[in-house]
Amino acid sequence: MNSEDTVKKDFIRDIIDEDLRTNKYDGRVHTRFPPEPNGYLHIGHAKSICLNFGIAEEYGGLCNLRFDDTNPTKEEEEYTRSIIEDVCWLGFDWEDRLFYASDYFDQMYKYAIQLVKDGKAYVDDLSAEKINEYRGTLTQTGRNSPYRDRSVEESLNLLEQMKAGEFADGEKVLRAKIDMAHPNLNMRDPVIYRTLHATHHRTGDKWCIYPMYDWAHGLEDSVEGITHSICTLEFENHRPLYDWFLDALGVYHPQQIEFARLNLTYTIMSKRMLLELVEGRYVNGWDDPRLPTISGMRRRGYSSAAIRNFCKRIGVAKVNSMVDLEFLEHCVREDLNKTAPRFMGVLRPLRVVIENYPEDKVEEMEAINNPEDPGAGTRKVPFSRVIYIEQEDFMEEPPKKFYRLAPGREVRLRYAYFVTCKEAVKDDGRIVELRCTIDPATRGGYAPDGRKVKSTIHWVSVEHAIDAEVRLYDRLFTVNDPAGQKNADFKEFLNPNSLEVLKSCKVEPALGNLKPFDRFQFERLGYFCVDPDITKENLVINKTVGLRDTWAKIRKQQQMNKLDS
RNA sequence: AGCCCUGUAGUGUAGUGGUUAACAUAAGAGACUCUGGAUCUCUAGACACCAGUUCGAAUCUGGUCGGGGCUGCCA
Repeated sequence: MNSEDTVKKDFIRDIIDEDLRTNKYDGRVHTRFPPEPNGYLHIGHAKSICLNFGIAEEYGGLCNLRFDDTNPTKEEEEYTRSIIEDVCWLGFDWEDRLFYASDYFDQMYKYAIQLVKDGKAYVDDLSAEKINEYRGTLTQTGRNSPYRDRSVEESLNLLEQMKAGEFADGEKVLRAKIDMAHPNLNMRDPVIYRTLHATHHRTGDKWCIYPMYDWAHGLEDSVEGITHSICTLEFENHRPLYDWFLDALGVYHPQQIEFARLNLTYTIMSKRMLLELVEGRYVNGWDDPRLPTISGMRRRGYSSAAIRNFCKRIGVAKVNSMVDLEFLEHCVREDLNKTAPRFMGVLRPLRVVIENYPEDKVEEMEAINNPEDPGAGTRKVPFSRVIYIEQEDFMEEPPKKFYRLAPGREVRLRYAYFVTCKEAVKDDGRIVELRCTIDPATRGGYAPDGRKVKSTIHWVSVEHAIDAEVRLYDRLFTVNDPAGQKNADFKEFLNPNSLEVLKSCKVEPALGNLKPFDRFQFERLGYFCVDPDITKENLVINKTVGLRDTWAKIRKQQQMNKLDS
């Protein structure tokens, strides 16, 4: 229950504990979250954000937000904006420490000159293809570039000309002079600067050379005095380089620690693939509620508390793993159960006439707003002679274990009366209306004679109902690992039924007071929230996640058994 | 193939030489209930394998097997 407050130890926190014990960084803990502004943040980033900001919080340290904007061809202002919004919404605060890698471009250039002067870097004239060729392969050592041994003066000169824009894109690069025979490919004279005449969203046309990740990242960490530079596993093989640059420069040296990125079933976590879905209009923008983006989940109705709790509970380790989407949904339900006010809404309406209830009578039934939170109080729900109930709450020929309404059967209308079905009115074989009676003695939902009823169903008064459009979402993909399917495009596994729009839903009048992003529960159905597409005339509601549905499970089992026999 | 990382219930994590190997979730059974929700109880379920060290190994050593990553002027 207090899963939210317990600080769970993991291998990263163990390292920090040890560093604190040995006073490695004078007792400081300083992390950073370094997104590249080339897409929207997703739940995988949330894991990293919670890790970095969480650790800083726990240890009384600091966490910076830093945009790793070293590649102007892919980065945009719009992404920066969204990232700031998302980190904020998740509930983290970088105070005055919002940085950009581009803030350090001058410093990085000076460091590069230092490296050249020390004979540890050189300008290479080889083409990209040639550099590739010279690099060797996994099993074969590389060969030195013919330009590797040119003089420091010449490299210095060339570097200056590169910076001045005197070379075309791709014509020259600055490379570190390490070891072309190194078993780690990353150490075979990696590129430090590439020539690139592109307009940067912050520095404009000031630069026509841009630093490579390996060169830039450690320097950014170093300049900011980061103690623990936490990144994902794919940078493991880059750590020797991270260390080499910092050592070669003789500057402050944070330590890089790698952890396994998050994978979630039935979705994708790759920015490239997300971009493809957005640009190809397979979804409706970065904040489509079916996407695992922070903005998508926010629009879907997920709370930041639920996401934070999820990130805490999945832990952090070095093995690649796949977390069940159900676990995320569990965390969402757990939070919403405690916080979401309840309402009644009918998604697929079935008209019910209560024959023994007066035509013009309206009663205000008292309903509890949230049984999990007594402080949430109560509200009045209007009841009248004609109401809607859910189509699936009635069956003419109920199978075993179906407890809801059926001909001759009595159930409870939540917070109202016991109701008995007298007749199902059909039109062309389709049930269009139910004729029922209530027991006036059961007003409020209790029988004075103590008799029990097998189930309680929700309802909405026809006269008072508000029309609503409800958008139902299912998993975006039909397979649990769409990105990992061999020889297939992930888009082939898109679930064609991931979005279902219900136009004629009927909801209780209190819903009219809600604002976009307000979260609530439709009793017996699930958690929902108001979509920002809402207008004065059109109430638009998103389904966040359904309630646990025992009946659906029974039904499925019954159908399986039927197939077996 | 070379280098690096990594193997604990279905899933995600804990366990750091002595524990009935823990927790969460999922699964199954039951209790309770004006949400077939929530809550509660119970059940089943794991140390990849083989040697070695040791009185004693999930934990240390060696090997085998499995999984992941690396050959962008992306990050």
